[in-house]
Amino acid sequence: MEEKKTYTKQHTLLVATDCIVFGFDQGLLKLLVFKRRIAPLVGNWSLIGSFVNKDESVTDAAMRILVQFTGLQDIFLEELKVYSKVDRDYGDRCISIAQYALIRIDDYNEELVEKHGAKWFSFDELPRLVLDHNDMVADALEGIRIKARRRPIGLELLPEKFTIPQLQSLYEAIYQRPLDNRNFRKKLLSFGLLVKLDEKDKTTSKKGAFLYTFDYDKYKVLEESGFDFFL
Amino acid sequence: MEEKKTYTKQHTLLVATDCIVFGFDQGLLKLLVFKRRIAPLVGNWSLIGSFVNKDESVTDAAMRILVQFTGLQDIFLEELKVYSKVDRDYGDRCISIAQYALIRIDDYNEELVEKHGAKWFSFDELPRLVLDHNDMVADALEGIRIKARRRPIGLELLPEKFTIPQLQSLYEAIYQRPLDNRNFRKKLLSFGLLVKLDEKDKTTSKKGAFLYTFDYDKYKVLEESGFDFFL
DNA sequence: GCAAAAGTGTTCTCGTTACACCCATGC
DNA sequence: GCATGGGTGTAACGAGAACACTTTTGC
Repeated sequence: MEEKKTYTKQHTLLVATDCIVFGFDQGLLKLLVFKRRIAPLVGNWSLIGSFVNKDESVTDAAMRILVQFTGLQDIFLEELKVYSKVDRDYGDRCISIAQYALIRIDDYNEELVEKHGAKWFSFDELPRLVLDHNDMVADALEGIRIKARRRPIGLELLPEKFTIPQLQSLYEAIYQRPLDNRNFRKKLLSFGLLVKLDEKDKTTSKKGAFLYTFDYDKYKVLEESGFDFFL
Repeated sequence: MEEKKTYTKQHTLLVATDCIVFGFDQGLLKLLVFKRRIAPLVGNWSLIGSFVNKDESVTDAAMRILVQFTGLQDIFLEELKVYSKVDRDYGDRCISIAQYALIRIDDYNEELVEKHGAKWFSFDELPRLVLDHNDMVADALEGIRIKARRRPIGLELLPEKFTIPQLQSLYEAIYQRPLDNRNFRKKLLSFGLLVKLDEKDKTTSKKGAFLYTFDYDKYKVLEESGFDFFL
């Protein structure tokens, strides 16, 4: 391994990344956590995380563990913030870059998740996590609320084909308040970014709800010109 | 020094923080940069930065160098994002946590600034900076624009007593577009967060403009209950 | 036929925008 | 007295909020 050592007299630190993995299922926002496998605190619930290796960026590290735990590639991932208090980790001085990931629960590889001792919890049943991970979760929820007001990140939590009532229920979960279905639908469709399909999803009602897809290409164009999504 | 070494087999990394230091003067947004003093790239323009030491948080490190360069305590500082591409630093593998700082130019200690070879540049005259620092600046500008829509961070760039035309001119600089003065004033005052003083600032006009202060206590209360500042 | 969720329009309110003139003062 | 920047009000418009009933279909 090449070692340039230009900045010789400087201290190096342990750098970790922890992922707040959001999912959405049955009208509830969920979080993926797992049982920690390294000392100290072995066996306690923890966010999914890893140390950052010499040859990878922080994003690389996060993607690596997300694939490991969920089997999914191309997950939506965004930086939340850095946790660097000197005494935040009982094990050793270590900073952690928290990132949140949004994944489509119906896609994830159940087997992998279970093999790693991971588990989905809904927010109100979330157990006590190790270190400052509960703070990270709280900050992440705040973060996606703010972000959701400007970008259609909610869609990352739904299958490619989704219904409008599904989407509404998701936003109700994110904002923790009921939304008027007529107004929601009106505003949503006014963007002209949803493509109505000829299929219906009949799993939640007898009548069935039409499925839609999101026109990402069209959105990209709007985004460039400073367009803000959503309420 | 205590060394717990719990996470033994892990790699450690160099961790730096770079500060995008904004000021506002003469209707122009400005940036404080300085001539780099360590190899490689000695003598090139660089953001103000430092490595993070073992016994300090990232914020501590930033505050340390801000005091050093400006002599100012209690500077507004907020994390921007982490730059961690493997090859981003020619010197050695090193991640940097970029933070933006907002300071009141009229307060800063000119002597200290000059002693460190630092200099204020306005945006359009900003030179090429080392490494990925120009990217950081661009991201920071985007960041304060978004933030300014929700929080009164602009005030951190003005003296404690300021006039409404000053504030307007600041927001025009941040958003890079002219604002209507009647509408600006109306909305601003509608929050009931400005306290009109009996003094006028006569430096910019013969008539003089009334000075105001911001009611931070009242704002704190509103902020708690989910209040959003500004356009 | 009835329960349960999907889908549909209109009105009202309030905030945003557009717009032009007088005021105070130093020179 | 005039040039310069500070300060003021109103009307038109559009987006957001409030609000209730019909449709479809499985059972």
